[in-house]
Amino acid sequence: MTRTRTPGDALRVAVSTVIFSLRRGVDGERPRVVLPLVRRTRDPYEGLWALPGGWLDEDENLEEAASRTLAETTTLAPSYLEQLYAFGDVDRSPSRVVSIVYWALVREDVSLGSEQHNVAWFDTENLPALAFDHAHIIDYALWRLRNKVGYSRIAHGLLPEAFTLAELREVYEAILGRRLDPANFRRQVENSDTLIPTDEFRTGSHRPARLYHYNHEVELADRGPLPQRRTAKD
Amino acid sequence: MTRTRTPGDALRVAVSTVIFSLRRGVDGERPRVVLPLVRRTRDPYEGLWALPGGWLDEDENLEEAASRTLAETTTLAPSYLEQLYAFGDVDRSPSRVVSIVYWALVREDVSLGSEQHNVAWFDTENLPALAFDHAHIIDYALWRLRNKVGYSRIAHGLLPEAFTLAELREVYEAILGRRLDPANFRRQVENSDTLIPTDEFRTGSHRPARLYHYNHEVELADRGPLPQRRTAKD
DNA sequence: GCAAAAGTGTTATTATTACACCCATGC
DNA sequence: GCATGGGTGTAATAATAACACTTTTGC
Repeated sequence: MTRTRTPGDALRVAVSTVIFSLRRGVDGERPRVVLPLVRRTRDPYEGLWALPGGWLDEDENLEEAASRTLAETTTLAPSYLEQLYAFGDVDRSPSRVVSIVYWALVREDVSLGSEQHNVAWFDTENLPALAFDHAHIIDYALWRLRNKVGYSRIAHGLLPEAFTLAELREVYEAILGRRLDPANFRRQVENSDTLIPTDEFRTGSHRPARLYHYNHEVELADRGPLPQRRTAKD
Repeated sequence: MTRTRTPGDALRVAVSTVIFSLRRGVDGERPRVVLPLVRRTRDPYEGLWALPGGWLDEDENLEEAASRTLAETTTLAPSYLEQLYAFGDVDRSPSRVVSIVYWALVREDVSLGSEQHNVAWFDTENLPALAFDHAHIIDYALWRLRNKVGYSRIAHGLLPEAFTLAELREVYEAILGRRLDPANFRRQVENSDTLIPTDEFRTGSHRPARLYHYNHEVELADRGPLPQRRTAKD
């Protein structure tokens, strides 16, 4: 009930987004989960890295604010966007800030097109020093991602339109941090009704691998009664 | 970017809580999932029922605000409390309000002690007309509850300290809305390491049923890297 | 004894896992 | 040919589900 600051500064609402994408090494290297961070140029935690985000606009929905954030840092539309959590501890920032955090997936094929000022992509297993409680937030987002990959088709959201089963498996392996049996993996996804085989093959290495499309009639994840908004290519 | 209202009124943060409990009929009736609602006595939606809640205090964490809300309506400490979602659509209220919504479980044995003014308990399958988007919020909370009951021991949070396997099964049945095989249910929970058998029996009807305690060393639900705060009897 | 819930046993079905093996290509 | 990843087959194991059956009480 104590009001010591001026009303306008008392409590502010920010929206941030943990944006996951994939970075493949040059040759046959395994893909890695990466995310973009923004270097802070202002007072609290200046110089440290932080999640992309901004203040919530008065005439803007939460998800719109997250999309805006995402477009400003990656110039992309996400293949998946979901609210992660609202962080609002009194001591998480010098001033009182409630942060509504979203997490998103963007497909790997185009994710490297945006190299803006003070924005860089980091391997999730090798993050720099982070501002505020953002290290904790990213931990939680990674936990959600790993969890969700086990019971939904979320991993498809990181791949381009056409992909091989090995590429899809490598996404699962990068997220889960362990190797999966190729034979069993194949059968699981083939029986899951989420893949549409094409007549094309990825050639170049050894035996050509069949390319698949994602079945867009199946949602990437069940969100229950929450409204499902449009995302890219879905 | 338009700022048409005064700063203090531009955007407010509220915290509401969907509080689930159990109500048993007089005789052998099956238990039902119930929740408390508050009748609105002020301008928007006056007279309609709404979720218990209030404005977020400047020096109060989100979860503390939810606990306060909960204590004010039920005079109880919850056995489980988790953030549900942040609702913040521009048009969800006449003025711009971002609501951080929690959901909670309170044990059935004591939940009916509080009959305050303008507060009443409703069967989740027979709700009255609700203010704002609260009907939608309750839908989502019920979906979460049903979901979580499938992969965690959350249902124990609705029962008193000692209970029979049939009582626990009835909780699952009330939440899931379908009957479960008593034999298979018994084996599942017995193998889950969450129950401690006692030497007491519930007598009165037919063959006496053994009473069990919840094993407090096992968390009701895995919340990942989110900080676990203390709840009642846990 | 009889009804009804407590509690045990058995079997069929399905999903998961491990791993042997064949296939098709680049070199 | 041969190395390598693509792709198929198979068997052991574990989880789920359906249901018959025995036990113990109140009446």
